[in-house]
Amino acid sequence: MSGKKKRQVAPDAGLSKQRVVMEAIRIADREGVHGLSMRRLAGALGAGAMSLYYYVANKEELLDAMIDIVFEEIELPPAETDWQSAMRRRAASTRQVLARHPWAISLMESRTSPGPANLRHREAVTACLRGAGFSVLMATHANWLLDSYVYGFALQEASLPFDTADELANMTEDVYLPQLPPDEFPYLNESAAALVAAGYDPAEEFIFGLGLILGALEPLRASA
Amino acid sequence: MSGKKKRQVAPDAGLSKQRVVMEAIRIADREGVHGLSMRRLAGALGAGAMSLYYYVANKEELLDAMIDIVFEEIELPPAETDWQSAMRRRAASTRQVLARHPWAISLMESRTSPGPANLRHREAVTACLRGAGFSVLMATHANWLLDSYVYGFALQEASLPFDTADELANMTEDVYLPQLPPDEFPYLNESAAALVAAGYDPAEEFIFGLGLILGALEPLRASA
DNA sequence: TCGTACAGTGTACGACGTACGGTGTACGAA
DNA sequence: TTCGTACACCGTACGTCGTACACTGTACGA
Repeated sequence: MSGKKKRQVAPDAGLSKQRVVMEAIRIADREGVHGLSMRRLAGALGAGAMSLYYYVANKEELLDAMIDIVFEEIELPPAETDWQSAMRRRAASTRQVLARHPWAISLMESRTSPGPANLRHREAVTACLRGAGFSVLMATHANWLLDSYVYGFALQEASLPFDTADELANMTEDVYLPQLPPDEFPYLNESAAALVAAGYDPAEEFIFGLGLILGALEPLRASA
Repeated sequence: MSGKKKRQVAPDAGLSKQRVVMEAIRIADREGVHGLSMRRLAGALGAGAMSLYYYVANKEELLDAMIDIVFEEIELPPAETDWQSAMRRRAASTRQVLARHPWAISLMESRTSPGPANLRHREAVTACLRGAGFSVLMATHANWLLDSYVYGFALQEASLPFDTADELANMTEDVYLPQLPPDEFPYLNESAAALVAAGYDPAEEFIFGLGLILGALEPLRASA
């Protein structure tokens, strides 16, 4: 199946699976998965819609390929540091990448079989944990726990309607609070007020939960 | 706007927003959001497609309404127990409900404004945490952390291609392992083997991570 | 010169969301 | 009894979607 002979062509002329998937990601980043249609994608590549089907079997396969490219962007846990720093690095990278491609999160639910980049990532993380002294069972637990946190955080962050602290303050005062009668929602009012007063940084919030989880995992490894 | 006079009708004749949304959920549960179209929904209700637009402005609003019904199904943290038990109860309920309606998770990403049931849930959780002695700031942290974990877990669980332990064993042996050359993925092979040997229960996995998080949060409250 | 594989296309079909302009029925007022 | 109005609902039509199918031109090995 592999080892196709390629005719020599100008390096960026013509289509390729790579180019198709990349452009698809660019469109999805700009307008969401909803804005990604085969015709639009083909148009952006200067091709006819049906040409795409030479490179992908169908749209599902295109989406799978897009997801896997996203996973390729995620930094693997570096080998030269302690396990906590390594986990911090890869978790932060995951959050960043998923924030850049929010559509990827909602796609994950429906795509059941992990792509190669996904597998490589899992392998590297598991290796790091096992190397740090976690048992097979405990490494599995840690994997689930950490991934749940990172994906869940990304999911929540993606559904936030604002990107900056200013926008947050505006949104909270103009849209959010009017929906929250203080007698019915005293605690949400309290915390909304505190958020507006103190400012709010998702990155900090992320670090907090991550640190707490890592700290709680630490005593569960059998330090060699 | 409110206070419409309803003509008296046989109680289950004719449509209603309630009936429309409920049937939509039933279809989505059975066949995923992908299988939910206005025409199919109308057909299932014995109505014409355009009739639905009397009750919902458009499909987006329908999806919003569906999500909020899902949130209504989630148990609020009970008031009469300690905060950890309360959080366990509502987290377990959330996981169950999201497992019952997997489509809801992928919808959450794109729906930016929380519905009333969602708000009531947040209020109750925040009240519980504040009552347990967490500061405003710490309650916010705990909220993000717990929700991230629960949603992320549900997201991962939804993308598992199996429902029972037997299916897991079969899937792992027949589909998963053949994709994993042992020299390239030694650790994933190791953990896959361990999983098949020991059996695997998502509910247990969920409890583990949740317990770890709750335990780590415990010392962060100012016990009154 | 020719057969074959590659790379890409045009047309067409059924399904989708929904704008628009209906229709019948029940009710309050006259 | 009549009639205007609001309600609940629907048929048709438009543009867009994914993609099956049959097609074309080009480059290469023989």
